[in-house]
Amino acid sequence: MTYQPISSDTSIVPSDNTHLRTQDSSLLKDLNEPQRQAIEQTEGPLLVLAGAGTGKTRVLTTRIAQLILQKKAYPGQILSVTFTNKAAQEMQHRIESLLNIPVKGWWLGTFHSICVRILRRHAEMVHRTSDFTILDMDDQLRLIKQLLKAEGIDDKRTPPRLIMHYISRWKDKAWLPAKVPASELVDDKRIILKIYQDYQMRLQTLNAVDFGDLILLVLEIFSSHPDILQQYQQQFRYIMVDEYQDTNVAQYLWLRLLALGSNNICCVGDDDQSIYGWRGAEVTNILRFEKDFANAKTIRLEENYRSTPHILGAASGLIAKNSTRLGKTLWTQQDQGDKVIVKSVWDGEEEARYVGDEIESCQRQGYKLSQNSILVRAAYQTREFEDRLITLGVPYKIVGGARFYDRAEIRDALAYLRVIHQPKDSLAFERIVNVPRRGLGNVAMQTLHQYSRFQNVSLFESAVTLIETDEIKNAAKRGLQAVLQDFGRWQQQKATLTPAELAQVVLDESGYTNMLQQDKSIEAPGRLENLKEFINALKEYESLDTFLEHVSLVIDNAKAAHSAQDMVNIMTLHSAKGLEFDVVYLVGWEEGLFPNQRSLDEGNLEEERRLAYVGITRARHKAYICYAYNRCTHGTWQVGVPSRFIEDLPPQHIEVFDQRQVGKHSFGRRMTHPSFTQQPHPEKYSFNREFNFGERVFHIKFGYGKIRDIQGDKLTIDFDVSGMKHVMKQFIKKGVEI
DNA sequence: GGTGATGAATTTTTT
DNA sequence: ATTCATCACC
Repeated sequence: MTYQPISSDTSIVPSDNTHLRTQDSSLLKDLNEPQRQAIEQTEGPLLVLAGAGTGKTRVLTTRIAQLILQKKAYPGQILSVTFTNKAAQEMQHRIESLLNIPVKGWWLGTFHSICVRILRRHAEMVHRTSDFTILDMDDQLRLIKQLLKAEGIDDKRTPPRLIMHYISRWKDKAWLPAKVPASELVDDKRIILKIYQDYQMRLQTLNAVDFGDLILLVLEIFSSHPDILQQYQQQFRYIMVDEYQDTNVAQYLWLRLLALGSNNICCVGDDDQSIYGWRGAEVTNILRFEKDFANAKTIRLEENYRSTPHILGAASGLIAKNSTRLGKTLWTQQDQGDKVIVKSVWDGEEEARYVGDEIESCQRQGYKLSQNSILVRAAYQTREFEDRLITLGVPYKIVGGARFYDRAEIRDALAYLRVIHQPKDSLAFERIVNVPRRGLGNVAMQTLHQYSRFQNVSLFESAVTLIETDEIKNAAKRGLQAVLQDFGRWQQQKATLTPAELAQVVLDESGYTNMLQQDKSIEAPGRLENLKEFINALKEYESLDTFLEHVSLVIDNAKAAHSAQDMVNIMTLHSAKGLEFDVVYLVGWEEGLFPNQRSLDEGNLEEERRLAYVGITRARHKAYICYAYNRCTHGTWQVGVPSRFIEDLPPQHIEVFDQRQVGKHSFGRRMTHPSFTQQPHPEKYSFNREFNFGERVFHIKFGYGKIRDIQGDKLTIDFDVSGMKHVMKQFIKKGVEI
């Protein structure tokens, strides 16, 4: 078989490449020995176990640059996959500055963007056309709700979110409906599978795919068309994977298939930083790399360039408590630095005050605000810190969080553009067909849905057909007719207008702008502002197609960081992965919060501990760990027990400031504050969180009953009046009160 | 078909 | 506490 490049857009290295660099030696300058080995070991399977802050990205990018300079491969023959767009962009920039050539058209991107590229070429093999739509979670949920309705299934018993979750997890495992094992199908899972089947069929009709499909359908093509697989295997002489510990089964299978060609696969990752198991990532992929790939080599990057020895020591001691790990010993040449500060506080409010004070103190010591980061376990924890920083007048930003493109008005605008681009996109059509109001109510929508299901056509096509009949009446008919006409006109204009102009026309002519102008709620002006910004963002794009693809796959929240002001960062531990800060505040280290209740219930503490490890290793100079004795969550006060992770920290690397000399922990070696004279107010806090089998309890709606079963937070209660019910623990009170 | 009241849930998040 | 969804009512 002759080598056939699949890619027409492959960049070629100029034959005289002396001008684009830099000697080999300068590329490898300043690398430590394991780093150099990882770069020079180009042939065969290689696992690079890269601890936090050990120069992982540098190794990856230098390795790619080296392959090209040594003419081992053309850029088009190197496949480099990452998880996030941010990581992909970072790699692109660094390679560009290493080689001084643009990396446009290279096979460097996220799993999903690379799969889209492949899938668009072979879409017909999986019954799509190349302009298929990529659904996001909003669309998925909408679709699932429709299917439940069509099947007449109660969405209380099988909530759409739960179904979506299972579908995603099954896809992570590369299980299309036919492959879901029988052992999986207990309880309501049969119903979920039925919906999954409907869902897949519906996606085909809609010419759509979801995120999981991007990987799965490519896998499907590879396994049903060996010739195509072979082309890609031959093309990709070198494969590089970032954050390998985050791959799911489907991605693993995908990589395996491609790597069967050259066998040159280099996976970089850190088993200790695997924190995405809850969305399908399999740590086992990295744990068994050496078994999966024959003659695999493993190189450990253990010299840390980020943190002080005390911070590293605290982190290492903590992670050592995990049993399933490959094992690494991080070390650094840096000076000792400060010990990790472990600080107890009375409650969440004091915690926020303490952190605020320390931030100001660090600022006085010369640390930039942007070098301070508050890391929370759950997003809702950010509020107390925001309040405090506002009071102090300290600028801050929430990293991650709600994204621009998730806002309702932006999604509406997008939905209009999606329908213009792809009328079969029924989910987009459904979203905006009655926004602004056009007189279409439940009845009219039901009629459309029924016809669409029955005829297996899109909602748009159904609308076009039914408008000629008397199925839809009066106001609904007039409204629908008008909007169909509008869409016909906009589709014409798509050819002549830029995406930004088109969007402006659509928003104005559809009445959307007008609707917001009439809206006198406080949010309306902000929404109009957002739409302006949306139009502005659109100006960067030449065609609607490329824009829509970017929206679904590439656009990240980086946009929100437009203000260049020096600001404190607040974010979840998850979104902190891959980042580093001089000073890190790890807050809310209490049992039930961190580790959170769910992990405790499921006994999944190792991943939670890895999250703690990720948190500590973000810090360059200073790390603070806080826990509160009292915490108010969801409106109820609970007594806080210090996180078990605090006990995992080696005493020689921490300094404890605890108002209570809790003997069990070796706390209280040094006191900065006098002990609290305050005592908890028992009547103020709910101590009755624990229930026993057979106990008499009270529910605000169902009244009195007896506990028949207890499963974690879920209780089964036989109520006097309404019989057996499953109820969450927090809605239950001891039977004697009220 | 639109509006206000009532009830239930409530991690982590990228693509 | 707060948000989101549903349901009764206009």
